[in-house]
Amino acid sequence: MASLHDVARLAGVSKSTVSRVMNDEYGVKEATKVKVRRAVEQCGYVVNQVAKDLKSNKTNLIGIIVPRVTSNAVSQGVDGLSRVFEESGKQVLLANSCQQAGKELQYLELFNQKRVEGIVMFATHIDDELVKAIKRSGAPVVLIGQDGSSHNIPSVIHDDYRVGYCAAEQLHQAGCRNVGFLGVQSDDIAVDQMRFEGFCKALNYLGLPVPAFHTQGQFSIDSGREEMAQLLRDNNKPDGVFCATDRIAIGAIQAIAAAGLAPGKDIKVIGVGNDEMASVVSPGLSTFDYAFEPAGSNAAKMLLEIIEQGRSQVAKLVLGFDWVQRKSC
Amino acid sequence: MASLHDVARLAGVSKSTVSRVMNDEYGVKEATKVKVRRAVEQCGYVVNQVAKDLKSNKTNLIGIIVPRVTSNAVSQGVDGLSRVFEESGKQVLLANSCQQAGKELQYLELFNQKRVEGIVMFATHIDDELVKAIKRSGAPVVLIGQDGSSHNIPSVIHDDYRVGYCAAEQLHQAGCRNVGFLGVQSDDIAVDQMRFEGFCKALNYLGLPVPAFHTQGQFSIDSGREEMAQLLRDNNKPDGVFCATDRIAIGAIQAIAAAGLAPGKDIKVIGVGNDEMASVVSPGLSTFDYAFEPAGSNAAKMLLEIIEQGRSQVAKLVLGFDWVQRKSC
DNA sequence: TTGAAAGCGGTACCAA
DNA sequence: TTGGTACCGCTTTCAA
Repeated sequence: MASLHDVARLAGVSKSTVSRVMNDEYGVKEATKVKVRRAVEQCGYVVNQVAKDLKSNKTNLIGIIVPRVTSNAVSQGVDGLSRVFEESGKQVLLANSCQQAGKELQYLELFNQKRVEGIVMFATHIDDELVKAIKRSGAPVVLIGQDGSSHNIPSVIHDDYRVGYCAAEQLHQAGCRNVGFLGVQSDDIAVDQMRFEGFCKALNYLGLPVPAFHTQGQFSIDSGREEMAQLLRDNNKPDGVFCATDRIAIGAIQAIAAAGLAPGKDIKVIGVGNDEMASVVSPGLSTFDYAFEPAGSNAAKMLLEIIEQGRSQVAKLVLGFDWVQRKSC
Repeated sequence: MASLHDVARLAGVSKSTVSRVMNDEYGVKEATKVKVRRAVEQCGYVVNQVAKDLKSNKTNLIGIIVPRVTSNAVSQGVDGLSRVFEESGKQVLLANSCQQAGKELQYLELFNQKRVEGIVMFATHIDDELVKAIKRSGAPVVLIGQDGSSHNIPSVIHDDYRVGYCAAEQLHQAGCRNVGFLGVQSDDIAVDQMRFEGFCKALNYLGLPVPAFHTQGQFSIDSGREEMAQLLRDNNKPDGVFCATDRIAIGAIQAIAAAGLAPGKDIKVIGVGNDEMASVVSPGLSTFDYAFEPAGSNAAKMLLEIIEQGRSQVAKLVLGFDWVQRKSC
């Protein structure tokens, strides 16, 4: 591939002159410009950004780490992120950890070697190792989905505690008196712990008994269906179920219907996220609309501020949600 | 940020020696290694991959261009791509054109400046400008979703013609005699043209009349619903509808139900893709299961082959599909 | 208006 | 076993 040097030789000028022409710098004779441009055309010269990056010590690169792309939260978040970054002329390096723990740490390291200017991480959990790796990172890190602000890591999260609280209120208002929670693995603070805590708090406040159950499944329809079916088999018959995600809730609805009961009548169901599927399932799933795309764009803005100003005004951004009432509750 | 030079000074050795230690090269005294490692630790040295890339003239970078991430085809495809690339030690630069035509061309150029080793592009259409830009690209390009093989661009596509053909057969077999197609904009060869052509071909072969309609909407539930509602209002009452995508089909089902008709009985509906929503909607949507994730992983493998061998054995990979029968047809 | 040369942070060859 | 040096492709003084 042709370099500045090749172009210079072809045009019969020096590298410096070619560089000046390429960068539209002031002070090059028109005739020289023409010669250079012709030479560029002739050998199909494309500027080598790697060399420029090295020289300028600036890459315009942002690293993004995701557990997978096929999830509403992630894909909408990435759309939000990439829009903002590309508006500011940043390019995006994407790393997919495929949910393998430890991979994130490797990518953090790789990104630093590539001299990214900042990193956005969709976190599924936080542990000491991860916190240490983030502290060690030369490039600033912003977290999406889990709260790292107590470790002084800027984070964009959803109001998971309050969503749990509201879910309990909605179930109570719908007449439920015996409710439970279909959660996920307990090291997911945001999706399992916070939502459950808020849920329990509200129940307590409303004078309802503690949750009849708190299962720990996967993030899938199948998992929700199995968990719910198992509960019904165990004759643990609630009149309301709060599910950590919409997918789980849809599985629950299927299991309830399969057991000959009426979801939304015999057993109320509430999810979280407002996945497009929630509007399509029958009965329509009552859920909380989460701002996934804004989570991405806000995280991007925070990161840009940190990169440009050295620090961010906001240490933690908590996004609200909206109650979306349908037939399931 | 510390460089080799800093480490060398701190350890009291030369840059060459530090480089040797960092790369585990043979022939460094143990004591020296220890000194160097301590110095590395002390100043938190992280290798500068930009400099390495420049020197070695190799970036291990792959560019990916998508119209958006929030789509089943894209998000699953990206998951497939990134898995394969990361197994081969490649990193992924992601560019989101946000469906703005022309953006793809810019990214093609940017990627070449960044010296990516190859590019995967999720194409929504193909025109001369795009073909020219791809030809001009120094890095090899593989297309996903549209057939560029007639321009000698390696492509991974789905069997869109045959899916249209099969859809007609299924509708015919279900007893339909007056059918139509809910498509998308006509410059989308794969999703609109090919599927429609196959559809027409089969109708002709089966001795059915030509399609009663061929609308051109968007890739969304809302669009499908509106198109279908309009058709019903126009008293254009078919007994079967083939939809270019599952989302459109779900919209159609909603419109049919809203008109007081029974989707799957009065009017059969078929989609394409096997979106998770298809299993959730009521009645269940009969559709064709498309291999989106394999599209990504196969495109990645093709690109790697081109990068490593200089050329690919396969010029075009056509992925099959499976009929998924549910209640809507 | 143009060119020569140094330097960004590495690697690799040759000499010591 | 180690150090000196040239070079990857570009930018940026400084001098001509």
